Amino acid sequence: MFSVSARTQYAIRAMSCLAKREGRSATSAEIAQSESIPAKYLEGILSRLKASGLIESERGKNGGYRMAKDPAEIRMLEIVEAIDGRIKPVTCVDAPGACSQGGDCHPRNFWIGLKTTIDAYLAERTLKDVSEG
Amino acid sequence: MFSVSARTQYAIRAMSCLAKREGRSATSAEIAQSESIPAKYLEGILSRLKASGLIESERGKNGGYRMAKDPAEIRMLEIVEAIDGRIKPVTCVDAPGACSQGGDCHPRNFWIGLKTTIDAYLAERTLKDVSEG
DNA sequence: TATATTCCTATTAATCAGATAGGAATATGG
DNA sequence: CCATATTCCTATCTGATTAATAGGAATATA
Ligand code: FES
Ligand code: FES
Repeated sequence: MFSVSARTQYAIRAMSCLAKREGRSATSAEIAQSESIPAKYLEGILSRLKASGLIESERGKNGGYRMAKDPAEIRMLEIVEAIDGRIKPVTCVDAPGACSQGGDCHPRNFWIGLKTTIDAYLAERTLKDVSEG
Repeated sequence: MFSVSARTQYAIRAMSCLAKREGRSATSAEIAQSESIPAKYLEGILSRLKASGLIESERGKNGGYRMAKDPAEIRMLEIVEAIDGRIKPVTCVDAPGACSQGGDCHPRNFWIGLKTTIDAYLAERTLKDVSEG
């Protein structure tokens, strides 16, 4: 429970790898090799990171991926949400009044509090913090 | 990601149900019915809660389960760990030096920090807080 | 035009959570 | 001693989700 998907761990490694290049680009294959990530699987991950605006890409010969911003400006929460979407400990976090207790459901408030706590932790640390310390 | 297992949600409902009885006992079947939990599945959950000392049981006719302590003394973390074990965002939380970075691995420290944050949240709230407010 | 790349879609494989099944052990009351 | 109600134990099945693979279309370069 509360475990981090392989996808997200791969994504963080890939982002760290790009961060080291300081703007220079790397191909999907290079990242896959350097970080030991299944190559084709990684493509799907980079695609999500790009969709969220964290990285940019060029295709064709000499193409590749590169950071879209300074690693110090990228919050870990952004990476996590790019890959797995909003954190939802329980499905009813976005559904007030889902159970019999109506709007003021204590268990729901409890889980929302947890989500808020996790979000805060992830938002106050950046890729720079995590990849180099 | 970071989602709470159905088992743990069932466990919390079951504990709340027992908490309402203030020491009086209830059978597995009664709890299952009252909380809409698959009966046979619930048996396995109650068994883990008992193994962790959160509830007690008698078997045979007139048997059943009852709270082993005051709900105000039961931390939510205890319930979660009784069901799903220690929280481990990544497998290496208990394996220092698992990756190439050796003992001082920044990503690992990052995830351990998250674990600590989640643990703290869950430890500072009790069953009483969550079941009645 | 050959080649290297991203990008898109579909499929397969592996893993795990959720649920079910059957019955052994045990306690109670008649 | 027996019928019954319960916990308790172990095995299995199922479905959902994640992880991974496959194939090729689109695009850029030289
Ligand atoms: S709304 Fe989710 S438990 Fe009440
Ligand atoms: S020890 Fe887990 S990532 Fe380094």
